[in-house]
Amino acid sequence: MSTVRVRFAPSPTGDLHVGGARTALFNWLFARHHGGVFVLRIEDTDAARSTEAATQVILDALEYLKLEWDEGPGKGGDFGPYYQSQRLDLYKQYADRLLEIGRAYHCYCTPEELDQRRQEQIKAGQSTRYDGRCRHLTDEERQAFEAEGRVPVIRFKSLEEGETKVEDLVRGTVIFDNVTQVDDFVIFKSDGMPTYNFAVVVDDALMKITHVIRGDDHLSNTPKQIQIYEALGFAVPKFAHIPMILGPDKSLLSKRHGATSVTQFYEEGYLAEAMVNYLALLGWGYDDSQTIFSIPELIEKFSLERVSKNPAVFDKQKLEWMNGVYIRELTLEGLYEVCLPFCQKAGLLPEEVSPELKDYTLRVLEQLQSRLKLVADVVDLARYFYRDDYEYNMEVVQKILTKPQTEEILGYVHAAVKDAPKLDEEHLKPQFQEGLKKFGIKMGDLIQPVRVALTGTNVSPGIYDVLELLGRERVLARIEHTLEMLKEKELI
RNA sequence: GCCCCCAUCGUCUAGUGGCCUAGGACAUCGCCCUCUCACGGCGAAGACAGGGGUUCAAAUCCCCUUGGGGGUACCA
Repeated sequence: MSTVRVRFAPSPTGDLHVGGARTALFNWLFARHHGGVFVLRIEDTDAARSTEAATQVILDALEYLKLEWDEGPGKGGDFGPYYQSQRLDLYKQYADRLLEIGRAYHCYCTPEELDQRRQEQIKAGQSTRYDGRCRHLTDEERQAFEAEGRVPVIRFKSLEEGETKVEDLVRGTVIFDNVTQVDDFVIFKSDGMPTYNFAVVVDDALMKITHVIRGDDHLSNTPKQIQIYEALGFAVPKFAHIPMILGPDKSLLSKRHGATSVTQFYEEGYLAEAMVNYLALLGWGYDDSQTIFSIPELIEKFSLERVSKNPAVFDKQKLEWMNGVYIRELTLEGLYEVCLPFCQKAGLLPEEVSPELKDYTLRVLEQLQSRLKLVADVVDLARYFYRDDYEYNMEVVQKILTKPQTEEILGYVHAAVKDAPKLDEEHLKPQFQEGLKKFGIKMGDLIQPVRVALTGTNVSPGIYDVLELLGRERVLARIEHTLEMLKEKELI
């Protein structure tokens, strides 16, 4: 059997959408599973909407997800160029061939005329299709149109009878009636650019693509493409149409559902492994017990047979949970690496981190690891470990630090910390327990005020860890500062 | 309008005629752990869209209805 060759062919009209990313992933997994080739092709024939910047964004997004391509931009390959905008002569060549063999013709109908006829067809309850009136134009008629200044398009002469079967690896055989479902569609626009349904065939055929794995939304166009393959004598590839990704309201996932671009997820602090794992589960499943898959496992286990047919709702909560799982699996060093840019950007860490500061950060991260869902969360959770100007959550202050004895309790802890030989649980807990008896309170009544005083919030790692990390000097200063603040605001 | 696809807990799914009083995961709720929040552990609630067939037997096969999605462009 020949080498598997698949491709991902995004059009650079914006960010890489999660749907596109999932398509890229399935192609990539399929290629890697079969030891095949993953081709990246940029479909930039829509000059009005395509930009170079968008191309770069897509390339960056794929790199972030670690879906490396074997052929394509920056990689080269024997079947280039990999930008459609650089392949115009090829499309022209094959369109000419269709013209020569009588499987294509020039059409002079204007968009207005076409639209009007379409409306009439809808009104008559028929399926909308080009009526073929330019199929057999005489030279005189043609010249008359040219004289009018009409610029022709090229239409494909589709089959006039029978049916076109799409053998789909996910959906099985899907049959389309040639007469009503495949009309003489445009393959070359009047502006000299090929249309998608034509260019995609020429490209996939010339690039020797063996399996076309793409979104469900392309299924209806497939019979048109198959007819082009056949008219041109190309081998028809295998198709696999994967289900769409929907928003919570079951409509197609789009920007209005919130973050949908891979770039956004990257910026919010999602790990590539978590994104990939989650995306893989959108429309694919392995068995009844596993949800966490490493990349090698995904490659080993992925198959089109197990791709589901129904659309999947994108569940951000599950993605978040999964990201947390991957964060917890990281080594401390690995966690440090992913957190570093976020901390630097937020001003928690300098550009150059000294060995001592890194060591301290590693200890902080050890405490925060189980508390992170997104890498970006580290900024808020770690702030008070780095800055003395952390903010007090006044609602919490009101609730916790206005109780009777607050001043005495904080004063007691202040003294205990001052005298302790070492700020750890072993040395402090006995002292705190003494305090409990003295004030007639429970551990929580002592620890919570301390926590709020030191962090400004009622949420933090275990108090002894916080005390140890902060160190005597900062702890004493923060307790003093908190007491001053309370008095200033006349809360105690 | 016409055509195509799809249909199991709120969500992602397992299930390919008997193993299903339908399994797992996220989310939800309760309990445990506990100095808070996480993590972790235990448990609860929660689905075969509806109707007809086929069969000894149907979540699984067929048909219809309903619902959702997509296509129908000189967008990709």
